[in-house]
Amino acid sequence: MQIIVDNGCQLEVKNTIKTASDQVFVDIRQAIVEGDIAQGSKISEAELAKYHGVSRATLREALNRLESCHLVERKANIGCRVVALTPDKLLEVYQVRTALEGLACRLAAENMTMTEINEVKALLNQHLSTQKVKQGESYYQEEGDLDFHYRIIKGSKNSHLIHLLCNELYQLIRMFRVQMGMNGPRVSKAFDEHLAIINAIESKDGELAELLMKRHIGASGANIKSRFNLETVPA
Amino acid sequence: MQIIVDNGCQLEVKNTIKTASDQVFVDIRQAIVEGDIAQGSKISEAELAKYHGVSRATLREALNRLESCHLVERKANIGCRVVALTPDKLLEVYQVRTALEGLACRLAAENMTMTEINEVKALLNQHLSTQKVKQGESYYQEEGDLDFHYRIIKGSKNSHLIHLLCNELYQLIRMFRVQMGMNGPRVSKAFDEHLAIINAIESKDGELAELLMKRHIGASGANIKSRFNLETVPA
DNA sequence: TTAGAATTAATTGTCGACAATCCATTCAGT
DNA sequence: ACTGAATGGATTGTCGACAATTAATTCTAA
Repeated sequence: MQIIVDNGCQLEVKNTIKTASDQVFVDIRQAIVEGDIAQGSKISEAELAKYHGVSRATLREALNRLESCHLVERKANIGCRVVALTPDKLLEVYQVRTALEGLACRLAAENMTMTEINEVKALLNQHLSTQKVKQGESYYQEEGDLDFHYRIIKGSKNSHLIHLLCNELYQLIRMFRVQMGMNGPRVSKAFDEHLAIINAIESKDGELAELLMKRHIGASGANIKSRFNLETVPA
Repeated sequence: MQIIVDNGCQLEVKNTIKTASDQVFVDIRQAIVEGDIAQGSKISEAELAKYHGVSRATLREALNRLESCHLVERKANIGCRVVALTPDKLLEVYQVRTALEGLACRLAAENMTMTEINEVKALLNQHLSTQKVKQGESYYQEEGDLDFHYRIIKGSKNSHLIHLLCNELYQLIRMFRVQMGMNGPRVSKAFDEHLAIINAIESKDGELAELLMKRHIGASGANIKSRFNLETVPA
């Protein structure tokens, strides 16, 4: 476990799927993140259970976990709705993310081993070459960016923080990025920012690393937000 | 809803308890926080369900929520254990808490209304008088401290942050405080720190407010940690 | 006696049915 | 026609039983 895998759809700390509700959870999560289940839509337990070929008890188990990732919201006796991505919510989530990943980055500067640092550097070089080959193709950058952030987060060695970011917040962030159609205009800038961050970490300069990461995420959030306004304002 | 209530045992954003699993969740949570169920002990679903007079399905629902608060840890086909409070875990949680409440405090400086600020001030004055009356009695300070922090957090107006801190992290922090037997040596200092924080907020000085809150929490964490070492080191 | 395989006991995961609650429609009264 | 109560339909919450997995015990073989 604790292996970073690129399964083509979501990059995550691999929790071996052992139970049926695990599978249903992952499936529905992907459907929500990728927009196959519309934002704000109500989830019918009976319907979804039937669709996934499991009992309602199993499906409810999955819904509970989805609620833990903040992808759905439940109300007693009323039901379960997919979260709705509003500009306000984007701001809220990015404020939290900035604080947490900033912390993670500072801790990473203290706790990452030279081996791990070199791996991230190699990863960045790999991104650079891949990016040159497939210009405009946003997919690899999308995955690559997540991969970079994952490694920094894990480098913090704070298991509570890792769990919070990787298991409880990142799918929501992915949902924003995927459904806003985040692709490549920022790729080159993001690459340089990644480089500056890992250099600060290598220098054990936690303060600088934290600052750079916060700016990096802030820029990324502003980038998404601009699209938000582009699509919602024109009335 | 969204009413701060002092029910004598736990101060929380009151989620009206409507379902049976709600009640069981709250009951078990209290039992864990207060140490009636030992740290690290295994939870038998059948046994607990019988004890609380509900079905296993209902109890499992409650366990899921406890997992969301990081009070228990589940493994597929193996079971559910109460979280164990180690010095490492304390450090991890307080690092996260510091970052998040620091953010909350900065946002509170931007978003709290004058009415809310005055309410907090009144609260502090009330704490001061209460403290004088019942010196050494830590209970009110314990609750009062939580109340203060709750109001600052809510003052951030960031609902995601509020949920994260109040519903997913605070019971774990309470568990540390209660089971470490945190009582009064720090009360007077804490009061002064609270005062400085609300003053910074009133001045709309978010940067200062964040700094002061981070120090305040850091001092509180160090305080708990010293007890930890006192009780764990002697071998 | 000990290591390992096979069997048994206990615990968790899953299922289908029933009870309780909520939502929409209908109906009555003003 | 409009407000509000009442009724019916649909959805969620809860239950007890069964299936699958894990942990413990027994048994066998070296």
